[in-house]
Amino acid sequence: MGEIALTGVMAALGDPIRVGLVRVLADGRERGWGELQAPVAKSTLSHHLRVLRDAGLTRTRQEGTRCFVILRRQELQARFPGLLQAVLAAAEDEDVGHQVSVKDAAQPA
Amino acid sequence: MGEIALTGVMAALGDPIRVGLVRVLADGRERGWGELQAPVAKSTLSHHLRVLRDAGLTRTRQEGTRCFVILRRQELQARFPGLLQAVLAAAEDEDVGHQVSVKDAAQPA
DNA sequence: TAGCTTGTTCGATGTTTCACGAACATCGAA
DNA sequence: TTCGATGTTCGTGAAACATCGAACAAGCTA
Repeated sequence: MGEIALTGVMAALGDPIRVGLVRVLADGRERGWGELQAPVAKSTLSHHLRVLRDAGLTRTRQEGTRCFVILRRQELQARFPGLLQAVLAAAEDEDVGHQVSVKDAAQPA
Repeated sequence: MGEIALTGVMAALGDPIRVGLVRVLADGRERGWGELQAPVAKSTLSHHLRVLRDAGLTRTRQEGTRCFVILRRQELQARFPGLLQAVLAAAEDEDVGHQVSVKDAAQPA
């Protein structure tokens, strides 16, 4: 299940919203669906989150009626050394996915 | 014109054939269209080559009726440090784009 | 000039992706 | 049990994508 295919990952990262999602999750913290703020309908957000999960970029945990996502940093790093950093750096630089953010929730500053 | 956008690059690399093309070009050598061997019609190959060019991954040079492609390694490295290596390494590992190759042509060995 | 080679462009087609709203399933709370 | 919150799934439509074959344009070559 640790299947993470290159083209799948690349394709998943080919969409600004998903890159934004990855950026938001880049701090390694687990986030609840509800915290994720993106300019799309919830069904669409669900879709993007599913694409990320299917591509192996994230992992999902369900707790009661709520879901949580987390970036699979370690696995990613193991399989594609340096890729995540490169993507994140470039995304910062171009401000790709800036439209995605986290709702203030236990934001420690 | 040096515009190389992250999502464009990622999307371009989301197709096995194009990854194969990049692998073949990875040695930094310039190649003629005709040398490129891929299991698609020539119009399709033309299309993929255009996508790569538009994404900023390659550069094309025309000489008479013949065309040559070359990977923009340096620019890529400058804009996305480490990304190309990561992708190439993963592609080798998974053997993505193995269906693409170079016809023996002035192959010095 | 005629013909061959090389690559591009042009539909046509089928698949996939992105997006939305609506309906549905679940869980916890009142 | 009834309600509200949270996600998922479904049906749909528009746009993008991958492919192909055919037609076309441009250079060499005979």
